[in-house]
Amino acid sequence: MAKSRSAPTLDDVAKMAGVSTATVSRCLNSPDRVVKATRERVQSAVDALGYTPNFAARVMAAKRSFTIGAIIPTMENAIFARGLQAFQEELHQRGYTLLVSSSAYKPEIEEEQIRTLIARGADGLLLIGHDRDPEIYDFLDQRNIPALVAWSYLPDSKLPSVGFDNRAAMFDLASHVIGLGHTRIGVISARVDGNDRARLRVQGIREAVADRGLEANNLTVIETSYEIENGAKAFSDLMNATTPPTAILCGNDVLAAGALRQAQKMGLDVPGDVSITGFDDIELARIVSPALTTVHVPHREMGHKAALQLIEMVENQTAGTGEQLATRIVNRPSLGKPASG
Amino acid sequence: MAKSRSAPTLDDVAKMAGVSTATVSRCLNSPDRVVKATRERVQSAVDALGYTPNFAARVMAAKRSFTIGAIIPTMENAIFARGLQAFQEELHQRGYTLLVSSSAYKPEIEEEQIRTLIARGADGLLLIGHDRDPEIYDFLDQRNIPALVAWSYLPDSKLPSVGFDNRAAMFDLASHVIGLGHTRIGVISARVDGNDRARLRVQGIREAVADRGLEANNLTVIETSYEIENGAKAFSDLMNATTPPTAILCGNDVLAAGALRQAQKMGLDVPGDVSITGFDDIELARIVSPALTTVHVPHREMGHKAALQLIEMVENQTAGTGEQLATRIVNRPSLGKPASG
DNA sequence: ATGCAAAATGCAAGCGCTTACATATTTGCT
DNA sequence: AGCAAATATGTAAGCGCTTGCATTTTGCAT
Repeated sequence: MAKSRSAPTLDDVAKMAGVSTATVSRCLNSPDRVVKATRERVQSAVDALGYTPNFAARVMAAKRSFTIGAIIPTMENAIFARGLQAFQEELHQRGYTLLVSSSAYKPEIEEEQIRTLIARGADGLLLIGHDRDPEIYDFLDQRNIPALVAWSYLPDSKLPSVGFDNRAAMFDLASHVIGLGHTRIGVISARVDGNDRARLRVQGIREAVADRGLEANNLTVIETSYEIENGAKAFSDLMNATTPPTAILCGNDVLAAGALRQAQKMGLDVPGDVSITGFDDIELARIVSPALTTVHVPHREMGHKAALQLIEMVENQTAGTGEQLATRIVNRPSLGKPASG
Repeated sequence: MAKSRSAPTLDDVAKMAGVSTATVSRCLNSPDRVVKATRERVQSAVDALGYTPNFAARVMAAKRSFTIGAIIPTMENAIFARGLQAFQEELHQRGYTLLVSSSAYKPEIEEEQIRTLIARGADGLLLIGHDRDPEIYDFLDQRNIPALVAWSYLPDSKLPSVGFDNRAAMFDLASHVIGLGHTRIGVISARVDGNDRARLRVQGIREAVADRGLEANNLTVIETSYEIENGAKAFSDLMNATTPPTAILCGNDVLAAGALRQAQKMGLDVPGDVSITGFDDIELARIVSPALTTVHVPHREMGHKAALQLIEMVENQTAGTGEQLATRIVNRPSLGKPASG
């Protein structure tokens, strides 16, 4: 085993460069406040020693951590992974580090994670969606931690948000589907409890149904959790009804992919026998056949803008204005007119 | 804007409970060293104040961070996301937090991230693959930071590893393909530079080709980067050769999905006209049609075991033994016998 | 009651860094 | 050349916690 030399400290650098620790610190943090000759001397000491600042000490002294925390439901879902990747890239660009944790869609875990991230000195927090215990907002407020919500834009929420209008996006898609002549609609949604994105999407569908003058009983909604298999199961339940739907709107692409696979297994033609739509427009939507009609969400743009906005909130103590991003319907072969019979 | 009360400290708790900070600290960290009555008094002060320990201070004083760092090529790839999720779950279970960053497959970024994570006090590091600048190993050694490699098992490497034998796995698959009668093999690999997983997989194919007595010129290898579109492009290059391959082995499922899509676009039947195989066995492999023959990798198990092993290394100062995980070939319709003509 | 070991608690010194504030050096004028 | 203003650097006080050691309290056998 190697001899464990402990890491060089600011003090070591200062001694080697023949200056005070204050000067070394300044060299590192605001180089323009130090004259060139000194700066170079310090720099070579840093290089010679292989010095890396101790982060905890810096956080403690500066009361800033240059860390942003993000709590997402799960990393396994491509949509979060992608948005987070963009978020992280932008953060890194601006000198921040990302601390991620996932809540597995469980409110109590999310709350615990929030506390943990704050204890770790996160300068700001990225949260997904608006549904959560109000006391969390009080806590954030009291600790004065800037937080931003992504994946769901709501104009008058506790926290500013960068995202899109889940309700309107789904309203538009459902209206489009109904406009094609579909009258019996099935919905495979993610669990709506504690998930405003899912809830608003379903709501958008209900509103479109009402808006187009369809009876509410032409709509069947199944809630299930995020997994391909569950999409398949829900699909078969829906299609085994006495009067099966002619179009099935899924809460996301993954559920839609499950539905599609089940349709093939059941020997049903899509969209000949039944149309299927997704939501998110992840790669999957283009790969399955027939490719999925879905709602395109600008995940990377969202991650990117969320980072910029959150940094702005952190650095300038501003409240954050939020930003609504546009989504658009992507038409692909999985959606067609209902069979004339 | 809310009044920004700053967080309560250990001192506040101590005062409220009428004990010393040392006692409060002990209540939190080794409750059995404190008598019950005191412990309860302290606990109620903690609750009343909503006290959360300041992490940076704790790290600094204890020289332990209960943080594990992981540097993965990208979060956008489902295989890393999934393994990492399992890794994180296990870590969380054992009281550790995960610090993730992604290197975008760039060695210099990975190196920077390693330094950053260490500066942040990571108690241990999870790295992907074995290919990296030797000086990084020296650095890790010198700083005495336990590190573990995942996604690639090598018995005699600098760092212990939890993973599978990429070469053998691909050797087996290629042997199986050749055994089916294929004689002209195309390979779509990820970039092998700095990526031992990709390199070893290609090597496994070469060895199988030699082993089965095929001429090396029956093998065409294309290297490209990880994206569906690139898989599609490589596929069309491969098939436009004068004597196109009858089977195409892809370095991962994503490239295979791209190849498959391109096959459809070119009107080629899979596996009738050409067989395609993947690697990883992510969801995608089951969803595309025809479903992909691929190599199943136990990503979650890997993440899980890596966490256990790394924690063991951190807590007991042991060297880590590594563990080889088994992969298996999953036969699905994308692979068939070559056309008899 | 008394004495003693063991258990519980307190004291106080850091951990490595940032940053007011104080001091020293340089610069630009007259 | 001499002085004030501006610039560069040094001094030292924390930041909130852990922990070795000192001290007090407790439990128990005598």
